[in-house]
Amino acid sequence: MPELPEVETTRRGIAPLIEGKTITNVVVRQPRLRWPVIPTLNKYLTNQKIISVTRRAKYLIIELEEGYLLIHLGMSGSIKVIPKQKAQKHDHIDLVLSDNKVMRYHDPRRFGAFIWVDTALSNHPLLKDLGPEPLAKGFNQRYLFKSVMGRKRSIKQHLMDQNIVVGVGNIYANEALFLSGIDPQRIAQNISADESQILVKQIKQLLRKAIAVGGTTLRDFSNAQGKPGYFSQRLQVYGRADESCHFCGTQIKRIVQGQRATFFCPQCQQ
DNA sequence: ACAGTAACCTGTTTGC
DNA sequence: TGCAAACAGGTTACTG
Repeated sequence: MPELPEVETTRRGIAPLIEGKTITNVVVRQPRLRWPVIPTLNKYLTNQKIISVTRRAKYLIIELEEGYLLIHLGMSGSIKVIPKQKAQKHDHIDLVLSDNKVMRYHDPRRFGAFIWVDTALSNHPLLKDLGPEPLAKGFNQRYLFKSVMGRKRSIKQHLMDQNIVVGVGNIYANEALFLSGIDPQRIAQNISADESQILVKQIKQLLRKAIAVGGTTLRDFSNAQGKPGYFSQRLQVYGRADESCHFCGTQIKRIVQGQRATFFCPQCQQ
């Protein structure tokens, strides 16, 4: 569930609570995430001060005096900063801080990542091929229109490709295509210059609005204070198979593209 | 280079 | 009611 707005919500929640604090201990209860958490993590992090918390794509970047911690929430990850207390099920990693609070990483499905980086971040294999941030100037009509040229996969799969543009996952890809009036099954290379303009505009607007209300909560996403996001109340098509389109009343259709559920209005999206 | 698919893992929902 | 199957957010790695 964590797409860009959820990761940004998490970043904004934890940054003021951990920036400037020193890590006094690291507890790894379950190292088996997307990639194994290195056994020496405690040694590398302890006594280091947290300089900043930033975001690139869906990755959180915790900048330390020396090195970085690269965190991905995967499908089910969340982070809270809380007073020291007994760990619950799936609370895999704790960063114990100098104010005696704990930054706690929770991830039932363990598709997330907790990675130590001691080299230049921009060269990191997980970051180096990522496309532009959707809210940055570099993601514009010209860029998107160029990116679809010659591409034969569907426009929805194209938008979810993190090498094209980052942060757009299944939910927001579905929603952006609805708001743009574009059928998700359209071949990418057949998207016109005008449609590229509309898509860029809708993606930016959608993500801004979702961030403003704290992201989408589907099952158990919650921010640093444990509060849910409120964007799920505004979804137009995602998860609404067989319900009627909010705009024209036609039944929302559910299909599968690339093993992901796609929802769209066959009337509004052409 | 590109496109499609399987895999990683667990919890919840759906269907028989 | 019980149990099995289907399904869920993301990304990499492999295949053709």
